[in-house]
Amino acid sequence: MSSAPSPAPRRAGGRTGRPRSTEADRAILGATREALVELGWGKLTMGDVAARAGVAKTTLYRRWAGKNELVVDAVAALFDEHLELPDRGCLLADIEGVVLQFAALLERPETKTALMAVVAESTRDNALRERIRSAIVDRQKALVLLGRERAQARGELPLEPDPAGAARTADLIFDVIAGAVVHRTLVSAEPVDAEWARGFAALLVGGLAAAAGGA
Amino acid sequence: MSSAPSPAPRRAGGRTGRPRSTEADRAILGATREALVELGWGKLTMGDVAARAGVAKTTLYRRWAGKNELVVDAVAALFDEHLELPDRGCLLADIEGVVLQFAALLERPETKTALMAVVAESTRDNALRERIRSAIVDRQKALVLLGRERAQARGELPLEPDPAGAARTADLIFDVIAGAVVHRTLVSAEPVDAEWARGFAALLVGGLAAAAGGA
Amino acid sequence: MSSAPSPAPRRAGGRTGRPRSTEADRAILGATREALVELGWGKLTMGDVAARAGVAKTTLYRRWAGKNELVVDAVAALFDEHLELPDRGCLLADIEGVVLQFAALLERPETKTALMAVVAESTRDNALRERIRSAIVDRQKALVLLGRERAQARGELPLEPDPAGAARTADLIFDVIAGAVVHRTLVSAEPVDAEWARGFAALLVGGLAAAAGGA
Amino acid sequence: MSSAPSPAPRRAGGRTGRPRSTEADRAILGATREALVELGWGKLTMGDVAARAGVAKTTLYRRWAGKNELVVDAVAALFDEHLELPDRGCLLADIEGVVLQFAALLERPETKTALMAVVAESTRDNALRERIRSAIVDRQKALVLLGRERAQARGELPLEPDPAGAARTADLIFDVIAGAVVHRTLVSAEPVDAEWARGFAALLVGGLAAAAGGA
DNA sequence: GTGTAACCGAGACGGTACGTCGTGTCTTGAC
DNA sequence: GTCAAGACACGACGTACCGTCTCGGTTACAC
Repeated sequence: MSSAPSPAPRRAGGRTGRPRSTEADRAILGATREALVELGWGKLTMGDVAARAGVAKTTLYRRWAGKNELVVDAVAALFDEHLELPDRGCLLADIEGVVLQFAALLERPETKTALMAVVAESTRDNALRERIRSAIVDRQKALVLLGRERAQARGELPLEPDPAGAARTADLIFDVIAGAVVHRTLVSAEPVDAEWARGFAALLVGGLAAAAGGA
Repeated sequence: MSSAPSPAPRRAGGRTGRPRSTEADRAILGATREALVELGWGKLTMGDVAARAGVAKTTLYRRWAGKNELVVDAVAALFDEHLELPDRGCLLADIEGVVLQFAALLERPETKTALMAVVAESTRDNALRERIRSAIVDRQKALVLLGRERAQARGELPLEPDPAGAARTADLIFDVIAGAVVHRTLVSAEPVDAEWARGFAALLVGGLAAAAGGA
Repeated sequence: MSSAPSPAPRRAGGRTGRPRSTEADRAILGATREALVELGWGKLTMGDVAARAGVAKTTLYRRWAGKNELVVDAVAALFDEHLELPDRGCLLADIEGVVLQFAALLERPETKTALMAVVAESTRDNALRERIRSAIVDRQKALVLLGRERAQARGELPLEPDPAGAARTADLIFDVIAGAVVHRTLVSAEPVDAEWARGFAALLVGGLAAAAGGA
Repeated sequence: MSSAPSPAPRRAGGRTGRPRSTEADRAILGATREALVELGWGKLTMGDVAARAGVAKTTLYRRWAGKNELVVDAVAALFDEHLELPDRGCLLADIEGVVLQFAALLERPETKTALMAVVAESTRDNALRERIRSAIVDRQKALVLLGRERAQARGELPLEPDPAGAARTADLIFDVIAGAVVHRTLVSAEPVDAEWARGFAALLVGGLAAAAGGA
């Protein structure tokens, strides 16, 4: 499921010439994460990343259009590696698990400083927003969707006949889960520990049950 | 409830010298909001703000340490002016109201582009985080606390005897509400309309009721 | 012979009001010389002079139009105090004396750094040039004229009947003496010691004698 | 005899990277002279020079440490181009020639405003003094030395057996010639015309002859 | 004695230039 | 065609001085 290491437009038609160094790709993304940890989004510079990676600036710009795109790819790799949904047997436990997993990712210094920054930039750059969505957000949402399927298979949640309504509900739940974790971590700047996760999961499952019962 | 127009450290003990121009304060904050709308956080520059305000750059730096601090104060004024909680009669309606109000604020272009950017910066700057908290976040949280008090007065929510537990719950609810609205607006980039607000409020009230009943 | 301590336009017609502090005048000129010694012309600032003098910047600008005028007056005071021509008995010794006296003044750090700087500025500012001429140059030239008179009285130099020719000759001799000392001190950056002064005086007296004899 | 166009420290050992633009060198020095003529030393700014040269400020600072160094090199080029000593047949005429040539250079507006300014700065900056000496002063002094050699070859001046004494004498003559011309031009602010040059040359040759005869 | 007008300190003000840094492009020669 | 190196045009940074302008307060002379 890991994305291609080199994201930018590859050779179009031509086939000749020296091929791109895949070593450089890895070194650049690693250097980017390292720089994010040490400097944070605001102080990270392309020149510094290039120097850390032992690479010329030209090599960066050949692959990524700018700092935003580079950072999105660099943190996306982390979401790739660290997000999965082990089956914990019931909806409550699955939500707790996904919440703790999101939180663990957001607590990492590179993610913490980068994620909201690129989201902020994306409010004025649709291409960037799409890149974030496909590289990061959709991966998170997939977990939520998977969790719902499992809960429906277990009979904990009703099957929704209307596909549009089902999508709306899934979006709502996703925004609630991801939003709560992000807000807790970055805005309130307090830890998402097991206790908080338990309380949050209970609240959400309670709400879902009420909605199901009321319907 | 409007915050003092001049945010930075004022003269300590001395009384001499030409006093700071309050006109400049207003012009600068106004110019900052205008520049946020036109240029967005990323392209906003101190020099441009100064020029718009008809003010020298030094006048900005005399009052604010940098772009982050300036922008926090500029958007904080909006939260000051536009957040209140009209009593709509029941908890569900109050939540819907507060959600729509948060969302209206976040949809404004100046808020949209600025808020997550300063939050991102605040992950590496504790002074900035405190400034955001006191200037923006606490104002939001006050609404949530007020809403709970009203619901308790109406008997919709039980009084919590343990003050620590009450604070934890309030924090949880606040992160859920604010987080969901922020995530919907900025990350998912989809509108918070009446329908979404209704669905979200229903989910949350259901969860709260379940928690109250289960206890 | 000491010039008025306060050089700038005094009250025109009015007579009332608080009189200017003569203490401030002295403090400012002293501070200027001190700053010239410590910082040199290039790094000297009006604000720094004001601070050293324990005076507001306004007080400086009430008296002097700018850095150039202030510095000219500050160093002019030194020329006032330290230039005189003791009668050494013969033209050769008088020239040696005046050379050593000029040199001693130019070796002072405040004079060294300031004099050529204001001369350079004066190439584009006629008012400044006039100020330099009357405050500094004319005082030097007076010594040369006095020396010639004495030499003529002693019979070492012939009386020149044509006043225009006399003025031309005096100007030439003045430029030769002052120029040689200035160039030696500031451009060649080597000391004007007794030996150099003797050699120079001998050269000049030889030239004058040849001119007198040839005529 | 023309100096290298690029004055600042060149790359040490490395050979890679884009080479510095020699076109930029020329454009910058030309723009500097132009700015000196139009604005004078005091109003000349690095930014303005860069703009005139169609070059970024960083390109200036890559080559020169500051305004002083840049201006020295810019005017040094003029001394390079315009100083030579045509053989006029006798010492008197040679001195007249060199005086008029020095004067013509000093009358140029760029030289007039710049030369004393950098000399003034050099009183506090030894590196700058050395730069001035090697780029400007030594070129002038070479003419004086050449003139003496010719005069000695012609038998107008005696050969001096003691090399130290010869050097002292040459320095003295150089300071007298250059100093007199500079003082006449910049301090007295009067023209060095043919008549003045004749009078000065006569005075100096008379002095030299007297010294030679007296010895 | 009481105006009152010019002075004084402090320090904020609109400007201009500074010298540095980051961006994204380009130009080398090597591979 | 890619690579490392590094120069390039551009533009923002945050600072330092400039010379001016308020402030509140203080003299000293004229009434």
